[in-house]
Amino acid sequence: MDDRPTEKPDRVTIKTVAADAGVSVAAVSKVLRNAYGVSDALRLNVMETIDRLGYRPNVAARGMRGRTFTIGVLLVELGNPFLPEVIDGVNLVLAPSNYKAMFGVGRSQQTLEASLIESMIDYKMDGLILVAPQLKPEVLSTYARQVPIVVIGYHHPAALDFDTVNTDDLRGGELAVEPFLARGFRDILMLSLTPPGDGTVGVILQREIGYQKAMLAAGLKPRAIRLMRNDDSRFAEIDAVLTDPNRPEAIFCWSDLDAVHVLSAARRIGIRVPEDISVIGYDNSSVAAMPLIDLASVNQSGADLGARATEALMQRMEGRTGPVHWLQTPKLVERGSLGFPRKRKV
Amino acid sequence: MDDRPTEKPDRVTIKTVAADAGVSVAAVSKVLRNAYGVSDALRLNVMETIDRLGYRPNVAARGMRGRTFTIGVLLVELGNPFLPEVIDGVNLVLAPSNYKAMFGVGRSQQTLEASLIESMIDYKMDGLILVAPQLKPEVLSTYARQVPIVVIGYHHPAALDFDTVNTDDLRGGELAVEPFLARGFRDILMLSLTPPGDGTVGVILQREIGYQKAMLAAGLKPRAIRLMRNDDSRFAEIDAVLTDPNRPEAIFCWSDLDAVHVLSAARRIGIRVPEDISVIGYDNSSVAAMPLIDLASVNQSGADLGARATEALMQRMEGRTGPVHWLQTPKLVERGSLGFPRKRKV
DNA sequence: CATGATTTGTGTATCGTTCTACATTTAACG
DNA sequence: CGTTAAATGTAGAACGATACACAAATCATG
Repeated sequence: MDDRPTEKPDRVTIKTVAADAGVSVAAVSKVLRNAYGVSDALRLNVMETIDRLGYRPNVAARGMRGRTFTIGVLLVELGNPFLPEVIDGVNLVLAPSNYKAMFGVGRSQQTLEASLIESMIDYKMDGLILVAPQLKPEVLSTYARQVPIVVIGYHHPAALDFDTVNTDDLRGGELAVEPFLARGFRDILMLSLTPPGDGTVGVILQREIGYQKAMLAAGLKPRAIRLMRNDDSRFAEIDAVLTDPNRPEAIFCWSDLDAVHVLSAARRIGIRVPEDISVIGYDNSSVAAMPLIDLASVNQSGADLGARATEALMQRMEGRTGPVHWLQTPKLVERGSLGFPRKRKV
Repeated sequence: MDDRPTEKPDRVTIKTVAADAGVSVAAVSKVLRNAYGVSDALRLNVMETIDRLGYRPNVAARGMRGRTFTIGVLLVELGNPFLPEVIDGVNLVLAPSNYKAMFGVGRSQQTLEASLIESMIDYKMDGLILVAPQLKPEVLSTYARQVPIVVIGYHHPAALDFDTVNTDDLRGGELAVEPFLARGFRDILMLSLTPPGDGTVGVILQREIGYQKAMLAAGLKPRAIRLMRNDDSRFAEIDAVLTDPNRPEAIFCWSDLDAVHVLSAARRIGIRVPEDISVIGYDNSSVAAMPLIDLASVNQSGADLGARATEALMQRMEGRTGPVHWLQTPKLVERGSLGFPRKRKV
């Protein structure tokens, strides 16, 4: 008669543990949070019981009053091979702690991005790392007042409410021009991207500025083309650049992602790299290093950025309030896509 | 005198909404869950208030009693370019619903994997999608009894407690052999991988079986080499295969990831593709399609797998209890890495 | 050994929802 | 109208932890 579904697989709660160990719920909670006022004997007793019963605290319940020991990482998209590195960096720093990371993927839409951040806040995550978000600084500040936030790939050194972790993208832009100059190139094009969202804080603009600065310093005229965001049209745009009779002898690409497209298009059209054209990318992602690609690139260590950001976030969660703005110097990695200019005809 | 920190930024809760709308808390909750017993007038009133106040339900609090409207997706690692596709598929199906996805990254360690699954359960996520997990079926079943689970890239058609979504990897293995045979190759090697964790359910073994089946059916002797898991050593192993005087004329790789390494190594050593050796990969990832790589590959649409898995999970969360096992047929994409055998000497 | 200070453990209000049980209002129908 | 059934709204007990306030036990000290 008593065969009702037995729905309750009797989950072990803090109450179970307390009863089993013969102590109060409050005592167990104290041990869990290693709060003040716990004797070694008590701690040992409770720990043993927890292990034996396989107790795991309910994060949702925790989130209602205290911390969840979880941080949220917001990624705008996953196409860029630079991101897995960042994630590795985050996980590496988190590993020895009892914090865990959850990732949200935003698909480059501002509304979705905001809604994911809000979700993470609603989830009572203890802190957030945002990678190259497209939201305005004011909006970020609003969120930052609700939860500790560290941003990667977002230049806003004046920010008070959140930390930023970046490579010096301006310097990176300069760095890309230097080897071209050293090899005698004068006709150097930058293939950039129309900045999505609030472009003023993005990494792309900084790279453009660095490129321009270096060109002007060398007495050359900067020439930048901004690809449209739309993925289909960009291939046609790249083709147009390469088939132009006035085609440059050297191209600096804002990202390896598009640099690879340039190499592909060149191959298709019949332009040789590096004999006919030299290319430098940005990110030094794994594809760039492949012998068949062999693309020179500006190296920003994603793992380092992820690790630094995580450390900064931990500090902030521990109570630091003043902002920290970390800037890391990029380095150029030379590869086979880098040649020499051909003799000028006249 | 009354300048205490004003800690409370008066977050809008369901109580605030209820008070402001002049109804009970229970009424608001009903509207939120669109439960039975709400008049149009009430719904309208409450909705309006929610919008005006910018109320967002606290997920943690929700998790204590009802659903969180969040699903967890567990990824084993992010190196494989096949995964972003899966994620896109998941997000696509989720977009029109009010569910959100959070991702965990497991770094190929069984303990970490289990601990992330437990975290997601502790977080009271409503359902889980696991991509190529390395845990044993029994372990998965245990978890599946606590929360709806759908698994991608995990062959276990007998599973009762969870759903599986796969491409037919056995067929995929056969598919890879066919074009080789059609072109007259007889000396076809499979470059496989030592299966991590419980290999019997993994995709790799299935591909191996398919390869062997096709070879035997053609009256040929299967020859498979299993790379070690360790990332550093595998390059040396690949080199060894290529420099072997007895080197095969055709190689089928378990994944584009390693197929690309083969192409790289070949280039480095001076072996021409496809003149000296032909290669087929698996996954048809974006790198394979790049003109500079031009790698033939077995195509399993990651986006489709992600979408199917999400749909199955939704059904399961709606109450379905019987298992569903979806199998999708892969297709071969021919590309430039596919040549013809050289004349035999002798 | 009385007294105060410190350490250790407990009772219980609280967080923001959901959801069952119930009270009230409205509709339906002969 | 009167009676019953259906629809609509409300009260209040969970959920599982945290953390504040306090009691009890232990330790120092003159």
